[in-house]
Amino acid sequence: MQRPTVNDIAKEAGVSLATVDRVLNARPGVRARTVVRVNEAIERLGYVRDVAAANLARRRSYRVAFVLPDSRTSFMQALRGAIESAAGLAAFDRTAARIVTVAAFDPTATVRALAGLDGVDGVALMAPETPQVRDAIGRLAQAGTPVVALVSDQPNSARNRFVGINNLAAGRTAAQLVGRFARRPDPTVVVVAGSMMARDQMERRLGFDETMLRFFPGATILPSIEGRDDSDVVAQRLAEALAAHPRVDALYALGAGHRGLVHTLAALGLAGRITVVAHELTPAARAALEDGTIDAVITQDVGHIARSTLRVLRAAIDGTPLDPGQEQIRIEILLRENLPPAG
Amino acid sequence: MQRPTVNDIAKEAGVSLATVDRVLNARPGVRARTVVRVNEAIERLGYVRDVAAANLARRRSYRVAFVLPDSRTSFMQALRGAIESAAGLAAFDRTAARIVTVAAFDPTATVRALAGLDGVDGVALMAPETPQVRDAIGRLAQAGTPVVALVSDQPNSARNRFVGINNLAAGRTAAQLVGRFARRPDPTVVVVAGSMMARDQMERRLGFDETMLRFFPGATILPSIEGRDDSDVVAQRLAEALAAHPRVDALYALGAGHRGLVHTLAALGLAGRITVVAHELTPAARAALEDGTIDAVITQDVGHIARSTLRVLRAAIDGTPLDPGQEQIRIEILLRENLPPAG
DNA sequence: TGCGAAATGAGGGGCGTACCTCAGAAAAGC
DNA sequence: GCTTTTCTGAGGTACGCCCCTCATTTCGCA
Repeated sequence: MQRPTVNDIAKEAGVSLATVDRVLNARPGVRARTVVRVNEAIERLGYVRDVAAANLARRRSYRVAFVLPDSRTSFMQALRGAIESAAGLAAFDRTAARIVTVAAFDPTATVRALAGLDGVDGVALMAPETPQVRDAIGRLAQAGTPVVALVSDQPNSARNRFVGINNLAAGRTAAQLVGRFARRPDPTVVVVAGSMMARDQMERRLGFDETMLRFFPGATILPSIEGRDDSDVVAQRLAEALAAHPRVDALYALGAGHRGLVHTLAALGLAGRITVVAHELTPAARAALEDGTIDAVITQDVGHIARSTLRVLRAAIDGTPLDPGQEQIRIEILLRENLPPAG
Repeated sequence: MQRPTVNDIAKEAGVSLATVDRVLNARPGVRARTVVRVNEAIERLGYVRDVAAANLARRRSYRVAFVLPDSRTSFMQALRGAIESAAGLAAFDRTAARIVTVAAFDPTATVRALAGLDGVDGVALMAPETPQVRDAIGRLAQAGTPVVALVSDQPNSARNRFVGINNLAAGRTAAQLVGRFARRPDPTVVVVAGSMMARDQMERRLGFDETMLRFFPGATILPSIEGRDDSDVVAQRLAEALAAHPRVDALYALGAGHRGLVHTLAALGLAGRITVVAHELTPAARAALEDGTIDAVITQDVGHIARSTLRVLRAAIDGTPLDPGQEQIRIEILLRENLPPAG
């Protein structure tokens, strides 16, 4: 009992192959009555189109472009690496991915990059949300090119989908961890902000404040530090803040610059004595988690993001269904104990 | 600039199509020198075999069997559901999965089921570890049928791979959460054991004890409760234990029976007053997490397990490479704040 | 040097689908 | 009734690869 093919449908429906083909591919020139008969036959036989064969015949290939900021944080490096690796394996499925790098925080450059994409069937974009970018996404969508927003969402745009975590929820999770892990019931907390993707960090901050206020109303949250996602800046400003407030119990790092943070804590002899929750599993964060400087890391799996993006784009390109559970990017909480193996 | 095909390789290497084919499919009858030339051409052109076309021509389909215990815990139901759903989507990739149910804890029945599989290209097995089962796996492997162990490992067997989490690490993670979330520094802890898969629960217990001893040496761990993975049993024995030890601070549930646990805590007015860490995101656990009865859930994504198993088996069947990162099942920590959307 | 064996070339048929053309049949309009 | 339009059938070619057969060439070795 092999799976049925177009030929079986033709026989079952009592029509010719050509007609079945017309119905399957929604080509004109078939009476409504006949369409129904064919569809009934398809139903009866449980026919599922062989996508592989179809794509072969269509000689379709998927050309996908990733438009990413030229930021050099560990997270971005990891993301780029994950995309390259996922693209390497996707080559087996006739998918070719290209990475286009754009000056961070430069909407004009981003728009130019988006407009300059030629011969591309789908686009993944990580960029701050601005009106110009939103319009550029609209133009791509208009032209039938699906667009997914990566890591930082582009709401109110014509993007097909967002691949990334809910940063509001991530911030809430961080708050719960900070509040519960802190040694004192009414902790004093320092927030180290970054800047990179304005939107996601803002959302994390919002969620953090909300949950702190609700569950740990006795906590004191000091004015946040602008670390600019730069380890040196983080190191210096954090040192200043800790000098000014000797009784800090916890640290929440919602941006990049883990190396600077770790460095300052070690220098002040505070490693392991202050509760630290940070975002993204960078090499520095992993090491700090292992030696106890950082207590918990909240992260999104860049490998998952890369693979999910490719799947989502492919599905959008040829209208295949998706498994929603598979595309849900998790807000992962990592302690020293559940750290996945390196590499 | 299309991607190169076998014809391009033939031209580039200065050999015929037949020879390229022999090399690609490792068929005999090609001089070593020629093999090298062909491989160089492949390298030079960056050829990647079109797996879809290859499988089409081979008219290969993947018939996979899942051998599962007939246990009716929520976790098993979720796992079955995930497998069915993954199998539904895998139909597009000419993969047909079948679920074979076997009496739990019956090695003979398991062995019989494994031996009775006909016309199957790969097997996924979830069963307690026994010598008979190990031998049955060996026979399958001997016959060239890849086997993966699901959820509970079968070490020292000829299984191709284990798809599931490191339960030792999961137990350690639970200990860290219990120790840190408990309201008292030297908490009294009750462990609710199950029984289902002897091996994984034992490992969790080991990891839990190890980490409690190391990081929270002041903690008191009471004799564990044998819940038999049954809500009614859990409910009753837990009530007895809590009556006997009124000063319990934390609960670690490493098996099934969440409904019973929640019920007893509610009945005693202890919901939200005792720190509770449990395994697996069942509907009861989700609800308890949301209303604060359970503080943290440690879980493994059944959808991921199902999909990963199918990918691993397919890769084993036709020798395709795998993305190791993609097949790493995470030890997920879920709080109320980072609960993935239901469904 | 010649011989058998090994290596290679040439070609065909097929997998399940897409897409094209052209002739003929059925339906619609007058 | 007729013509005109709309449907339908038949058949071919192609996609990239697998697998088979049957010559023909090249090689290793006595």
